[in-house]
Amino acid sequence: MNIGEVAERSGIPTKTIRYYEDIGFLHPKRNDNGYRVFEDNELHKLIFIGRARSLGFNIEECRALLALYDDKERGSADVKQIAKEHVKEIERKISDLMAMRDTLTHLIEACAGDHRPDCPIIDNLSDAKMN
Amino acid sequence: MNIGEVAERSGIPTKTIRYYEDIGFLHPKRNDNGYRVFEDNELHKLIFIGRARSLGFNIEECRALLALYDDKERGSADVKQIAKEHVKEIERKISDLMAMRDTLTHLIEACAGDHRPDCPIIDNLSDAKMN
DNA sequence: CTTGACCTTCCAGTGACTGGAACCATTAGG
DNA sequence: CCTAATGGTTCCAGTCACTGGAAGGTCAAG
Repeated sequence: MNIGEVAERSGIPTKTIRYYEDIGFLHPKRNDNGYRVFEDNELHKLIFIGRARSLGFNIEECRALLALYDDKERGSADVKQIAKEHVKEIERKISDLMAMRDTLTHLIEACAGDHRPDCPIIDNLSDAKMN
Repeated sequence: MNIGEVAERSGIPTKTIRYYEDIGFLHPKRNDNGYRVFEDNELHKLIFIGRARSLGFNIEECRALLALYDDKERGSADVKQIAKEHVKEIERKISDLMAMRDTLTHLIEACAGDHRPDCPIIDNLSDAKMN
């Protein structure tokens, strides 16, 4: 397979695939004209990375998962550990965002939203203290 | 005030303050030795930006809010509009993150997490389909 | 006079791509 | 055989919002 076909089948843009090669996720062979040639195995890896990224794993986490994916000897505990850490992080982000949303929602409710200049949102941002 | 004092009082690092000057949020005067000199007014702006950033407004949104903050003629509706858009975006992020968390949590529950290599997490990432 | 804290500018790196330029290879059509 | 379209290659630069570091100027204290 050429890079275009792999891109289509994996749903990952060619640019990104080349980037993944750069950072050592893949090592496709080259043929005589210098084109990358992908095996099924590499396609599967790309799909794997794509899924992991869409679950919010960052590149280094993906690298770790890929290593575990390649390692037939590893126990599932290793993978579970990474996933658990990741869930914790996601939950931190969720609660941060919910706090932001709540603060803003209160401010929006308090704001007349008309032609008058008085605005609790601006006032709150101006004050050094929260609500 | 010199930049160090402003940094301390606003809680924004000097590096970041210089960056904010670069992108046109502030225009502190300079004195004879070339040091930046900040007025109270500039300190307030920095605090304003800091609060807005901590509520997740990005730089361009901050720029818009700053303009509204400076504009004594504007109606509160303009500000409210920006805030509302922002809440929508926050809510999108929250639901994305919750979906990630749920998927991962299911996978973690299904994973033995022991010395055996069988791992539903890896298996799921390997399959091209979700759940 | 020297030390140390504080200030200056400029350049480079972060993460994870993405866009563009300039160029080569392959194939189909006229 | 020439041309155009398509798809591949590399390399450089830009994104966002900073952050780190180097190299140097300034100022107050001892």
